[in-house]
Amino acid sequence: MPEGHTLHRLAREQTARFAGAPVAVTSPQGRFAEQAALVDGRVLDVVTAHGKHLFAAFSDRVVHVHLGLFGKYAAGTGEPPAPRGALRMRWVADDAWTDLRGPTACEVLAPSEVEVIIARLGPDPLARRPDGGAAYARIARSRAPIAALLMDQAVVSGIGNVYRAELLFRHQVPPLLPGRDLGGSRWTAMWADLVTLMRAGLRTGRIVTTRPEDRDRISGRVRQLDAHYVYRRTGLPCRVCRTPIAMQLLVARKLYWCPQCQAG
DNA sequence: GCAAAATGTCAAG
DNA sequence: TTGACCTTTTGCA
Repeated sequence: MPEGHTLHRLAREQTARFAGAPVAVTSPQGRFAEQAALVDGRVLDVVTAHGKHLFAAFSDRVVHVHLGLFGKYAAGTGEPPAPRGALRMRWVADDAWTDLRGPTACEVLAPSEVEVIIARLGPDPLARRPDGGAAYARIARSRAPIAALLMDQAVVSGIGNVYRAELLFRHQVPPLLPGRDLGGSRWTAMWADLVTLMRAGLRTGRIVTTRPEDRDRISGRVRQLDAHYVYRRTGLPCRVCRTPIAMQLLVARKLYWCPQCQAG
């Protein structure tokens, strides 16, 4: 489930489990083997996330990972299981292991190369001091639909298809509205809301965007089906106005919205 | 046993 | 704008 909150959680977990001690880094699949040797056995300093990118610092070499659509980590304590399938990268420490499969990017970089990647990313709502100003500067001068701009990692980093659709619904924004027509006060409210939503996602590991009054509750726990307003709810009645939720492709990604609540 | 789908990005044309 | 790519899981025959 790789939207930004997932990566920040992984950074935190991996730091807690591995930082401060040597890590055996291997590539059972072989595709990362040569580069793995560059950091194998080194002490891990810290793992950080920026948007959907993960950076593991081993002194002056940094393992950069981007999960893409399919990438996944598995982790555990004690002895690692026998490698199976396409296992790109494995870390093993005294009492912890983690396996990476299917990432879009898994490479060893110099710190200067990391700077280049971060420099082309927009502000991250999960940064310690989030600031959406730079994002709005780009939005305000773009004719592109706001739904496309929100997914552009150079505008905001960390938003994926779920947060995109849900944020637009919560602010009753028509997805095809050109960025330049959004307005600064609307953006300010959206950014603040996004920070709140993603911090909750970071805490819980789940994306829950529905307000309590718009969903049913079962013993306090939010049912998966109740967690979203529009994402993957094509044809189902809107939780607010009962109009069927609509879906269309935009820049090759599925975009969900309520034609009534987000009319315009 | 195979096709389709999944919360993403990049480069070619 | 389109297609390529990364891998696993799910659903249908």
